[in-house]
Amino acid sequence: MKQKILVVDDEPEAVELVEFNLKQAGYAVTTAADGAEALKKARSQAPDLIVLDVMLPEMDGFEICKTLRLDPATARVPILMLTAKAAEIDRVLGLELGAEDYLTKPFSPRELMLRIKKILARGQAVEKPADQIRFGDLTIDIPRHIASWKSKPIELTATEFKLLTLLAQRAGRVQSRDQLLRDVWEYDSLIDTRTVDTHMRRLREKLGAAAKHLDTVRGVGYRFVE
Amino acid sequence: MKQKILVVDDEPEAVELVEFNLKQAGYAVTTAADGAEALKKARSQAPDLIVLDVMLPEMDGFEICKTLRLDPATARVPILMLTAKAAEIDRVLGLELGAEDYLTKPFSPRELMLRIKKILARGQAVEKPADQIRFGDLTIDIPRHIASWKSKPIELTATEFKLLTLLAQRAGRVQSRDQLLRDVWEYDSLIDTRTVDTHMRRLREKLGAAAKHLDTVRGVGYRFVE
DNA sequence: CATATTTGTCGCCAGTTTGTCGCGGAAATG
DNA sequence: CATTTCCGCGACAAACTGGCGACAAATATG
Repeated sequence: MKQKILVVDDEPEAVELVEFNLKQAGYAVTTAADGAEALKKARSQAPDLIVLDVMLPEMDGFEICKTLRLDPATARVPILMLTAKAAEIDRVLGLELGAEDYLTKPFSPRELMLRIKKILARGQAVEKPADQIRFGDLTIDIPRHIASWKSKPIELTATEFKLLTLLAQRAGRVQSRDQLLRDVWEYDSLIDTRTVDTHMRRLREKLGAAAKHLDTVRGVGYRFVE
Repeated sequence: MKQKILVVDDEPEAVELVEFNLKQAGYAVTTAADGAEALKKARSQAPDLIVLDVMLPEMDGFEICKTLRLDPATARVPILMLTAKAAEIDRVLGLELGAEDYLTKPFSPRELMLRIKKILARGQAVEKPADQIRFGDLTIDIPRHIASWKSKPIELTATEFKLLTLLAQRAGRVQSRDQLLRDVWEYDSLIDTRTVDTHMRRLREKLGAAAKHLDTVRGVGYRFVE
């Protein structure tokens, strides 16, 4: 499977250059020209790496980087920053932004490719040790397949666990029934949308006190809160 | 405990500058002025990182790097290369030399520190898989190919042993049937997933009391617990 | 070559999980 | 306050899942 890379830059020629080289090297490439588009695509496409220019209209690269780090869905995606000034380096690599690496413009395509290869090679080996979501007393451990409330495990079936995980990963954002059917059940709505209700009910029963995190948004869908 | 860094450069002022900054940051520093000394100290001191200048008399940085990689005692130590020419980059980072990162001269001390910190932070995360696994009264000796319960050996076939080992190595994390087929049987699902069930059953029978470690996660796969 | 062991496959069964339906009540709407 | 829409709930049947025994093919062993 090809690894996906999201390239964010507002200059079309720059994007084209990078995109060409990446595709040549066998990566799947998506592009975005501004902050809003970048955030949207980062969430929806789950890229393996983001190449991010600092100089952007409206929302700059620093802002985007910070926002990506806040969202659990994108917090762990490595970011390679393209920056103009050497003076910005320590902000970029430091704790505040936590980019994986950076390059100062102008850079050679060859160098870009090497850095990207290096970062992705790393990702393969290390894997993510922190596939764990915590909200107050509720913990969801994805690789262990265990959800717990105040460190007491909650018995959940496979579907219930998946549903909870998905909602928690997209905490705050409302998920429509159709969306949940697509993402949890994985095939397109051969299933009744009322089914989601039933599963939400069962999930709430089993969660007990933790069910307060599961919010119904009338006429729209469900949402994980707090 | 302080982390040890070996700095290799033949120019005394350069060494001094780097050494000062590193000590300031709390690292233990050793230095070497030529290739022979560098190799000797790399072996005897087991540093956590080597900062290596390319331009050296007699044996150049590339040679040193290659030699370090060949010796199992030093093969895994990350190397940060200091190079003069951007054109050398791909040799440095590529497979031939496999340096962890590089900097082109002249560089700012601040940038050097940041890159070093980044590399060392990474190293913390990796751990080598043990060749003996123990969980309570259950011991698995991988090189000897012996599993035992209360120091009494358990007769296991090759497949059973491999299956047990794999689950134990990934203790806690649920492994899907497909995953187990890929990793234990090693070729992609020419085999029925039900086969895994059967082997789990046989493994459980033979393990007796120790079978309590083998957990079924309905709808997902199997898991080694405790 | 004969025999024993290991390994993959199949079908059955019990228990659990899951999807559907209809009802009733709560929330929005006017 | 009447009406409509939408969600929670209980019940139930269908589908699925994993454990098991049996068997045959493959492999090892004497």
